[in-house]
Amino acid sequence: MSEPDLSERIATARAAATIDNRLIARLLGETADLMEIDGADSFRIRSYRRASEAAEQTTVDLADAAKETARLLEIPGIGKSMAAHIQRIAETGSLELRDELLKKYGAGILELLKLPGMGPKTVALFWDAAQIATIDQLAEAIEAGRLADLPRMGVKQLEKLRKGIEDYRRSAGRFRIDLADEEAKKISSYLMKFAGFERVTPAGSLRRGRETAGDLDLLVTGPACSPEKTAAAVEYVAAYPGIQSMIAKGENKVSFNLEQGLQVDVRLLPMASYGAALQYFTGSKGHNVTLRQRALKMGYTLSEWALARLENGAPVAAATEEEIYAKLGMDWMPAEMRENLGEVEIAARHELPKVVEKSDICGDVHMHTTASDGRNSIREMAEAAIAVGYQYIAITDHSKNLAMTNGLDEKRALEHIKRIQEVDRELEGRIRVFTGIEVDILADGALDLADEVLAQMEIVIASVHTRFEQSREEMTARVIRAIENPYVRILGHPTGRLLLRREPFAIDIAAVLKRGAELGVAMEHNASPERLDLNDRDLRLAKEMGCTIVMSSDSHDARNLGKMDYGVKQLRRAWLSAEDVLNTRDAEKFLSRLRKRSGNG
DNA sequence: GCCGTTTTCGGCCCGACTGTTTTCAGTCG
Repeated sequence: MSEPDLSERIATARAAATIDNRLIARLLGETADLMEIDGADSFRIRSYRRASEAAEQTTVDLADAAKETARLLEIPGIGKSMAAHIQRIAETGSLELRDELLKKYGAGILELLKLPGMGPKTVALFWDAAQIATIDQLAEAIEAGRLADLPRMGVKQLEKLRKGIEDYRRSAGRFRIDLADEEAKKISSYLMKFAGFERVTPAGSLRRGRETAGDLDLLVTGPACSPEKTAAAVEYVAAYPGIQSMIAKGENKVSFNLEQGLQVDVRLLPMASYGAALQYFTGSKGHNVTLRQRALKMGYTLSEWALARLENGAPVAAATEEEIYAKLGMDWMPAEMRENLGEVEIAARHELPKVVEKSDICGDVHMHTTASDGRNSIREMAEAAIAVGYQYIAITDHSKNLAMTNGLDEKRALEHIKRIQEVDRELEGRIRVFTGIEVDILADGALDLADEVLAQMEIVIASVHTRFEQSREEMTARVIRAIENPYVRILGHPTGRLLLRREPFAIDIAAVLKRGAELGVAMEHNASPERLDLNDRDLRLAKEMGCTIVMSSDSHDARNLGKMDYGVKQLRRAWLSAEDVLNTRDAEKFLSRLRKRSGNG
């Protein structure tokens, strides 16, 4: 191929990959944060925030719509000024107001907002009093005792911030898996535009379905990856538009950092050793060590290039993972199981469990509608569920304690179940729609709706929503009291991780599980694992305790129904089969299993 | 800064919880 041809293709691919709705949403959202710190008019701030949410949720491609102002104005929350801002972002990739404020306060100020208990008012207070603009400066000021005289800064408050910084620093350096996943998809789609690439596969923690990833490994193969012929391919990879800084550019590996600091390693591999490389870079480390020991005992040596004979180095398997595992006398196993938890021995005995697949899940019993804070009607949620192949759903809007979500009081809850029943009748034969509610657990463990109302619901989910500073023991007691209510069928957000996020306050999940509650594994509405309630360790514990595991989505938007990939990966990491998950059963079996509990009182 | 079959001006989801403030401000969902 000729040189101009290549640079032309690179230019086209770059343009397609630059401005997307997420970037626009992020810039508008950050502007709102900065305006809050700056003390701007709260209603003006809210409109930036609304515009940011609109950008996140709309199906319209904003960069494209920016060519016609009228198309932007059709989106609710976007007026004349916001339309102009979006057009500027589409043209220049930045927003003046945000740039100005960042210049005034420094880029580190936004990070301060990520600390628990730090809102815009407190950030502004610290800035005014001590010019604190970064987490490091805050940590230093706390240690030096320079903040103790400030209003509202007592011993407890400062200790909380100190602890928050500690936790934040501990988690830094790893990235949430959905972020890594999203970047992997963007880079893959860029790479697949290159004629000499045939396959791009993410390896490492992303492929194993962990909650976080330290870096991103992408394995690429195709004719352009043949040894000593990779020059053009390497140039193409190095021209990826998201690259913030280049770390290394060799003959078959390109390493770089993305804007958020995530390191990406793209490896170009000949097709002949693709399987060996995939196996090697998927890991985990422990799994690979065990596997190599096994290979040695059998007279082989295993590397990222091939499984080869020890005596003469002749390769016996390299192109696919399946043949490598087969030569080692084992069954192939899903990447999620490769954590060195005995899977090598079990695979050698051909006794691996058949882990659950996403397609086994046939119902979803946690979702919201416009009655509270969802974006779609009951009917729309049901239609969307039919479209993804579900046999049943439950409509579980919020209860009154969550005023901000327009939560239902007793009267509205009862009216709502009538409407759910109507939709259930309308769609008879196509899907079952259960009545339900997600009740809030109050600080003392009581529920915020009366038992007479709960008694009329098919699915009652009890969830902790309100913020609290209760100790681990208090939290655990609170949840246990709630699930002792005979009408509660499912414990929503069982570990409270979505609210607490901080280990010291986490509930004693083992103690809760011991009470035998039916546990819902709730995925957040935006299909993000940030609020994934149970990880593989919790799930193993749940199974040991004999709990019933329910997979649900907590969808607030019909478009998110069926997006359970991260949750299913956790189930697979816990070696759970379809039998271990309740909503792989049909509607009747599902409901009767949950009913048993209330029957026992 | 957005929005409007009651308004082109005057509204804009609101309640629980915590810590420190003797009466409430800030954060969170």
